[in-house]
Amino acid sequence: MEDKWEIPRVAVAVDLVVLTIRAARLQVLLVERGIEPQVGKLALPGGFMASGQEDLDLAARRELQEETGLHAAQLHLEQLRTYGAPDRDPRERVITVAYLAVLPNLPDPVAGGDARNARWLPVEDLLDAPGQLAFDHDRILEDAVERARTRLEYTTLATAFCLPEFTVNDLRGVYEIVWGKPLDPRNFHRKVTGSDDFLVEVGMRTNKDGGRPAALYRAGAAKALHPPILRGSTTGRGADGTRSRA
Amino acid sequence: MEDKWEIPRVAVAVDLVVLTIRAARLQVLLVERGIEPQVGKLALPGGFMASGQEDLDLAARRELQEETGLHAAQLHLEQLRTYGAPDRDPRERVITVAYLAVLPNLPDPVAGGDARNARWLPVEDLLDAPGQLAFDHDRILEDAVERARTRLEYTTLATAFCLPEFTVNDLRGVYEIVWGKPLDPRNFHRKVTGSDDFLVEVGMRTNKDGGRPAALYRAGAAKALHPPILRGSTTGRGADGTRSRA
DNA sequence: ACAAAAGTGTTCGTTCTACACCCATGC
DNA sequence: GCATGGGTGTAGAACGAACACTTTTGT
Repeated sequence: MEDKWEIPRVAVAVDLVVLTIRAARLQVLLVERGIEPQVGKLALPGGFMASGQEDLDLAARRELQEETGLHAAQLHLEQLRTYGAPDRDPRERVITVAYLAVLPNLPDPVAGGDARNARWLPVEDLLDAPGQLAFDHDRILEDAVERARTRLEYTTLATAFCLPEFTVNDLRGVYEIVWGKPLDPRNFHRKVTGSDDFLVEVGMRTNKDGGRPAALYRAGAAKALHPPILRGSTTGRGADGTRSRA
Repeated sequence: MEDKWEIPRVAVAVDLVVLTIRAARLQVLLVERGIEPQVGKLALPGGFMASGQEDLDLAARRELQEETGLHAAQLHLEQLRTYGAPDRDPRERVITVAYLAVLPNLPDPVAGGDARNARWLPVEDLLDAPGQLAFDHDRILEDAVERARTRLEYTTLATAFCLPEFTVNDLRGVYEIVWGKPLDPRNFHRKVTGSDDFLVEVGMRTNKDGGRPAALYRAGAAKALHPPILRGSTTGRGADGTRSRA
């Protein structure tokens, strides 16, 4: 290591990719930039590390709260990776630590704080037509979505998209929407209910989806899934399934 | 985002977990600290970002070169994660971006640069008895080893531990040593030779291991493995296998 | 001839897939 | 009754683990 006096200090930012499912689509929380550079452009919520004594994860939680009015309760938050290309911010050298956050579809949580201009946009629209986001946020979003997709395979992340109580149908919806492909409802049901500590039955039923009432579940204690639920699974609803009769 | 004038600037370091296999053990490259704090303690090689215009990945490559005399040629290097606990360096706020590097067992590469005091130590010894490393490097090492272990399952990382030409036996050695458990040689052979673009036969044979000469391979173009080679695989050499006759 | 390692074949059990089929409810 | 979704059963395919067996070298 070099001597301390020569060390360049740089600004460290924290950016958040906040994902949820609204209107049956995977959506990401974006803000309209209010200051230069790139005023008016859409960007991931985030900001610079506040004090010199703030932990990175804490900074991420604080930014989320400040910019979106969302509280930390029951929120999945994990570090994604750090982006440090020298020219990623035209002002000066900025290194950003990106986080992935996952929320259930709350009624309309984006209200308090600096959230005046925060909005949800479908991920698909942004990835299909890059260039809408400021800085390298297209790239960060892409990495985050890919991370979320693999996390569904190997961890219980899917429950973070759900309200505290949910049905197997809700959970399958998460997988189908995030992966963008249909799954066999029957095999899916067996897999998730058979996976140890993934789901715990709450004892009640709901008929919100019509048909026979479905059991309600909460997220269990398991964080990892063994065996995993792989994307290469069931191609879709079979001939027996109802929807393919079109 | 806040205004630029209030932003605290912090020192950004890059630390490297350089892994290789020597003497049939997974070993990590460490340096003895020459300056305060924690002089004399072992630490991961690394240092502060040099100029304000250096890409993170480049900084990692430069540090590796400077501290160990290793060249970038044929080296696996990937970002691990960023560690930002406020008290991780007693001097001041330091954020470190950790990288995982994997090398083949070169004759004795640690020579040039500031490498006077660089040395290889078995990972197992360090993880079994924590506290030997400076700062939070125990934790970083642990994360890096876990990352390497899962990378073997889903990617072709294992070839990065091998010299340019290697046998299936060499490759199996990598898996057995990194995972710390024996694998069935016959099933392993079938798996890796059957995986598309994982290995390309070089056309020559070697008898360095005795017995029937083994085919030599180079790393193929594939980066990901489908299907993966899972750790939950074969428990070990069966009754028919030669080694279990003890 | 024998040991030792490379490499192939085969069997058996588990898991995944694609369905058929029954269950419980609203209309 | 009939439509709708919830949930179980099951046959066949695919895959992995275990291991017998053949091949090719060195001594």
